Amino acid sequence: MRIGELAERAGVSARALRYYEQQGLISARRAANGYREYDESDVRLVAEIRSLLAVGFTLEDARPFVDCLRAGHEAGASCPESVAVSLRKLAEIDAEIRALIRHRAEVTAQLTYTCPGCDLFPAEGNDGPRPAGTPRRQAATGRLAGGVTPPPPDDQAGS
Amino acid sequence: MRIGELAERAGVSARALRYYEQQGLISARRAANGYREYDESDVRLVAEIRSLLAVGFTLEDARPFVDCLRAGHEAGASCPESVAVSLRKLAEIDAEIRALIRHRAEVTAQLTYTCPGCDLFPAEGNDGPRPAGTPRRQAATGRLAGGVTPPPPDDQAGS
DNA sequence: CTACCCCCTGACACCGGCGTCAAGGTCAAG
DNA sequence: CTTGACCTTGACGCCGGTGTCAGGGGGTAG
Repeated sequence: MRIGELAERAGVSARALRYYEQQGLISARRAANGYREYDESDVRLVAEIRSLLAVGFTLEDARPFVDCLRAGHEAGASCPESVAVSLRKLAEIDAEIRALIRHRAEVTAQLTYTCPGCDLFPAEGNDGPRPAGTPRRQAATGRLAGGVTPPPPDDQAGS
Repeated sequence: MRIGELAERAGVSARALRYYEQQGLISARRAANGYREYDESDVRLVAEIRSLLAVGFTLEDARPFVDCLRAGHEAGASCPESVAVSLRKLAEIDAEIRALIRHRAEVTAQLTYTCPGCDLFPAEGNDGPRPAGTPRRQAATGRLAGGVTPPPPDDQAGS
């Protein structure tokens, strides 16, 4: 198939596909007229790239996953290089979450003085009604909301 | 004082100060030779900007805070525009945290298959020993780590 | 032959907060 | 007078993943 079809089937732009090729993530044989020609397996490769980008990986991070798939493995994440990248990304994500939690704490602390009663539960009362069907969770007493295995706060931001 | 001194006292570069001025956040009167001249209050303004940048605000976000200070208020966050921005940023931070938690969940789910036993507790075993004095929290059974008023997961990321 | 759709390469634009270099003026100390 | 630290404006670079435009070729349907 040509680039337009692959783009449509993978849900990306042709521009993105050319960029991935330029970055060495995918490759294409060329027809006599210079057009790129792809096969079914490329759909899978692009899907892998997109799903990784969706969770915050860069194209560079995605490289070992793609290589893994091209090496014949059924899952891009099954190679040791992929695992190493995943672990690194996990640490990065955790660090980011911790930083954001610190930021949040600083903002809420500020708001405690300037707008008492504003930050009882997250994101509310400042931009109209909820989008749609957001059931407004319990919020309980306003503290200790358990998460789905979130990283530990470990906050130490002294201001 | 001139730009070099303000830069040193505020802990920023002269380039940054010129940029803030270009963005209309701070202003300086000019000496006869064209040099920028600042006074003590500017140290405070720049400090406010820096502390806001440090929690993820953009310069645009910082504008009402600076205006508030320049209007004579003792705290940059005490004006209604500042409060509005803080609430918006809080919502943005919450959204980012939720997104990151979803990303984290996807990565750990992946690792569950490709590296069983790797993600029992966050950020460990992939880059040497802990930095220093990080006591490695309990981790308990591996779930439900309470946070310091973190936003609700509300995750709905179906893959 | 003309339309028209698809493809090609190359390259600038974007976003934010600066770093950094260029080319030159100012002023006090030696 | 010279040196050298400090200042000025202007402008490009960076990072990542594209969007988009420019300018031109390929192939098929009418």
